[in-house]
Parts: sequence; C-alpha cells; structure tokens
Amino acid sequence: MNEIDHATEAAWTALMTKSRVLLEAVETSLKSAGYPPIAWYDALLELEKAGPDGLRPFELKDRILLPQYGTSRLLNRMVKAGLVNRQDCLEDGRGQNISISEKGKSVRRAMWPIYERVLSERIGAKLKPKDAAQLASLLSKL
Amino acid sequence: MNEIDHATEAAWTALMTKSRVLLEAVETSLKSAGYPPIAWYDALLELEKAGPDGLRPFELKDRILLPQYGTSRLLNRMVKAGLVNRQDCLEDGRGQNISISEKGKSVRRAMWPIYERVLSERIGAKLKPKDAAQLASLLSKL
DNA sequence: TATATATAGATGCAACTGCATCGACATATG
DNA sequence: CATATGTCGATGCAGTTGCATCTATATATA
Repeated sequence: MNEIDHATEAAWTALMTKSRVLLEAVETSLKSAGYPPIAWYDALLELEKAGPDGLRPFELKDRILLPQYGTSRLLNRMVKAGLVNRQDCLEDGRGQNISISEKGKSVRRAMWPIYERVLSERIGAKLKPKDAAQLASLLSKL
Repeated sequence: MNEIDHATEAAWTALMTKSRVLLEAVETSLKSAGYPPIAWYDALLELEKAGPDGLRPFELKDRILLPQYGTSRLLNRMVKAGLVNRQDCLEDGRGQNISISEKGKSVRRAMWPIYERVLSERIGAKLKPKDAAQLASLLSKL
C-alpha cells in the first residue's frame, strides 16, 4: 500500500498552499503594524497560559513546535526585547524558568487584533462556522 | 464584523500545526534519503510540466510561491547542481529561460517515492478518499 | 561512592532568508 | 526620438536557521 490517490494529493497541495499563503498574510500584517513575528505571539501565549511560574525552555519548545536551538535563540531575543524574564531554575541547576513580563502581556494583547483581523477576513469570511469546524475536524485526524 | 468564532480559530490552529508537522516529515524523509528539499521538487515539477521550452524565472516564482529573490537563488543552486539549464532569453534581453535537465528529471523521479510514502502514511492512511476530497474542497475556499 | 549515561540549554559555523536596492533592458509618453 | 516609468533578475547586508557539538548538571549503574 503506497500509491496515493488523487484526493490525498489534492488535500496535500491545498494544505501546503493555503497554509503558506495564510501564514504569510498574518506575518505581513503583524510586521507592517510594527509587531514581532507570529512565533513570538505563540510563545507569549503559551507563557501567559502557563501562569506566573512560567515554563522551562524544553516545555515551551514542545508547545510551539520549535527545535531546541530555535527556542533557545527565540528566548534570547525575547529576553533582550524585555518581553519575558529568564531566571535560573532552583530545582535543576541546568535549567531556567521563563515567564512573561508585563510588557510581554501587553505586546501580546496588542498583536491579537491584527492577527484576528486576518483570520476573520481570510477564514471567518470564507467558511461558515460549520465548515470551519469540519475543516478542523478533518485536520485533526492527520 | 471582526470577532472570530471558535471554529475559525480551531481551523487555523489545526492548519498551522498539521501543515508544519507534515512538511517537516517530508523534508526529513527527503533529506535522510540524500535528496534536496521539497522546494526543489516543486520547481523541478513545474519545469517538467512546462515542457522543453521551460519557464522564465518570474513565471516559476508565481507557481512555487517563492519571492523573486528566493527564486533567483534557488535557481542558482539548481543550476550549480546541474538539475536545470539557464539560457539567455532571446525575446527579452533582461530575461532568461530555465529548463529542466535530464539529471533534473531523474532526480525528481527519484524523489517522488520518498515523498509519496510520507503522504501515503500521513494522509492516505488517515483519511478515506472522500474525507481527503472534502478536506481539499474546504481548503480550496480559503 | 565512582563512573557511565542522559538531559538542559548554548553556540560556532555554514547555509538560507528578507529587505532594500541596483543595473539592464523594455515599454509608454511627450 | 528623448525621457520617464516599469519589469526582470541579481546582490550586499543583516538577521535567522539547521547541524553538530559543547558544557554543565542530573540520574542510573556498578
């Protein structure tokens, strides 16, 4: 069993094309509004959801689907930008704890309307909620 | 009209997550089999479909969704690897024609089984053809 | 306890990307 | 024709990524 059917190929092509176009639309909007890329948003959101104790970098990396070194460097930039705090981890001498700063929260909050507008225009306006749910459900099987 | 509904958000999240995971799976398979990235495959396929006359770089860029400078550099690498031929364009002194070489054809052909296996395992095995078609159809509305 | 193995995170290096801009040719306009 | 504007493709530069590897600490094993 290895030949793929036409529908599988069509799904793959559409998946690649649309995800790229949508992602680029979001990135462009954020950038032109003077905000950081969406990867920063994702990280900030995870850190905010994690609460005041924050997360260890290795926990964050699993949630934002970034490689270890990518996460390490993303955090460097975010620390430098003052959006997150890094402190040595008490329980594990190798590790650290990352928590979102007030500035980080406010940047995330400010990014959301930009982000949301693109999703609304590009997805909300094109798919009825039922169809969007159906799309999410099909994707979740992959 | 700007608040997004839950289904839209779920669709977006699933779209981003799955497309990244699948893409990475394909890239990893290709790389570990010693082949170039998927962007090369896409370009080779478009050039092969275009026939012996090939394509102008600006035409190719529209089909593979790469920025102009990205296409320019991708073509440099592919020329250097001997997968495509570049020749000055007769009708337009600014331009060039890119055509796939025999080696390019054979590399593309060799990449396909690797590529296909991932799609088959990750999509074909998870979605019935009807569902895959449905997924493609929903995505096509975006 | 001493040693081996595993895990957390950082980093040097080469490759790749985005941005802005350039040079060359093409097309439109006076 | 002369000049302005537009399009094609390349490229310098700075920032980012992937890979491999390193250091430091933690955990398992003898």
